[in-house]
Amino acid sequence: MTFSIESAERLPADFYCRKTADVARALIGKTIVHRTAGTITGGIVVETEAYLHRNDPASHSARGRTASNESMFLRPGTLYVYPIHAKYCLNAVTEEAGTGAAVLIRAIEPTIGIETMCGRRGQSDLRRLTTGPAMLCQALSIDRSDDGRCLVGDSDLGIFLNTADDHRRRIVATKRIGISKAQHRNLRFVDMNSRFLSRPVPKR
DNA sequence: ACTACGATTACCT
DNA sequence: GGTAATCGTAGTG
Repeated sequence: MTFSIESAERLPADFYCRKTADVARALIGKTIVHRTAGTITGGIVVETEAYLHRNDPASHSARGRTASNESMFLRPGTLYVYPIHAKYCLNAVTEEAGTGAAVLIRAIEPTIGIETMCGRRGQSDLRRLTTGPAMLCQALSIDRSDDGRCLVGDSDLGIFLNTADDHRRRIVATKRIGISKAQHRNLRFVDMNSRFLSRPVPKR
């Protein structure tokens, strides 16, 4: 698959300046890419979760601004990368600067630079390449050193419109994965027809 | 300084 | 299905 960061249509800052759940839903079907040393890797977003600023004890911002969640409070379109269990997960900041809300990208369908991503992951099975928030960070070579980068203006990193099939996707909201607080809320969004989800859609 | 824990993953039965 | 590995945070003393 060929992809050009320079000619693709990048999601603008306004895309992220909305209610976080709306951004999370709208990100399904978009393409996230990262270029390192001239090599592009990326894929189609198929699973996201919204983390809010108020009344959301599951959110990192719930107890206020600290040194480690600082970038979650920066401008919408900022990349927020946090460490968890000796791995990393990535978010796109939403709403407005100072709010402290973001969308976690939990799974992508690998489409760009698949061989490179397989090498980084030590994994040739596409179903186990980018089907989890820490897996996709490793595949895209994103870690804490990338925290605070700008998805809107960075020449090597961004999220882009998919030309063709956005409108054909069936998007479902389910409960978020792996949290111990606020478990009842339907703030996880998945492309229900994707084979690349971190976990299947619950039965009902 | 010490402890508990987590928006996870890989590997096991 | 279950659970151990792993390490940066945050809370406590």
